[in-house]
Amino acid sequence: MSSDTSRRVKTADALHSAAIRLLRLVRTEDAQAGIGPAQLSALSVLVFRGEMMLSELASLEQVRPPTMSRIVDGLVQRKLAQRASAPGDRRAVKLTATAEGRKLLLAGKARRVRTLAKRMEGFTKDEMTTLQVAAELLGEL
Amino acid sequence: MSSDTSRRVKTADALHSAAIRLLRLVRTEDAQAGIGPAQLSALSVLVFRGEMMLSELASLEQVRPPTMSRIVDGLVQRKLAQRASAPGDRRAVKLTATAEGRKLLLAGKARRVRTLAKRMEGFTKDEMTTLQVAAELLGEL
DNA sequence: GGCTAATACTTAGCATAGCTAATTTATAGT
DNA sequence: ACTATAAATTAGCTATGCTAAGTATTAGCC
Repeated sequence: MSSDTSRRVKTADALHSAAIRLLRLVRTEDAQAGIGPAQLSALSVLVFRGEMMLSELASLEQVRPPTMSRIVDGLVQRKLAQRASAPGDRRAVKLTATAEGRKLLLAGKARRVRTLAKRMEGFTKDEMTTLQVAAELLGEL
Repeated sequence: MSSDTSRRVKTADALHSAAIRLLRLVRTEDAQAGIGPAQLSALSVLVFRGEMMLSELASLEQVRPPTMSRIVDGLVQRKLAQRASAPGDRRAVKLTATAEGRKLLLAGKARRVRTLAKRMEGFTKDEMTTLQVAAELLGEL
């Protein structure tokens, strides 16, 4: 095994642990949202990627269509998302976030990001630059 | 609002998104573990931090004691962890990962890390250095 | 020593979230 | 038109989250 590979594995391990810790830190804010993690995550995709079919959303969320069907039930009951029949295929369902859904989601995300930003107050400008570049690199994964 | 704060919020946002993407990427490997995410996560804490009381594990995992009690039921049934009465307090329960539990967990984590490392093959040495330093910084959160 | 209060965990019962299998409705291929 | 395929839902199971209530033990106090 090359030393490049060894280094990649070590860094991957450290990033993996860091990602778990980071999300654990901000997850505490989600209790205020009033909906479960699956609904919150699905709504997030609808808000940031826009309207889509149920099967596409299920695929992005790494769950099976029956699971997503029930998650969407919850979102629709709470008026956070809408079901509409897809144009051109009456079997399919087009999902859209409502204005209320967008509002709830953006507020929740802002709470998470603020919590994280507060934790980062001790970092220097150079450290912030490193983190910023790292975040961009990880965006290419 | 100072521009330092604004920068922190932007970077926090980018890191938050990156962490979500990263864990979504590696989560696909967990299906092979044969146990659910809550059991896997609890077992991970037992393996990496060592034996502890149920209430402590519940606190670390950000769930209530009744929830952890049932998660531990599952681990014990599968012989991945053991319950023992705590020395000096017969109300309390001391939890330990079994050898089998350690093995299952380490195999699962290795799969995750390998998957992530493979995705990082395109990065240059400099980029790897940035990521490595960033992971260390995030460890201080 | 013996009440009382607090603590650690479990049990009971509910909602949410994951799955597979089977059903319903609509589209596509020949 | 007939058959096969596809999209979503329904049914029913397990797992995972909660609160409220119960059980057993320990701690505090006089």
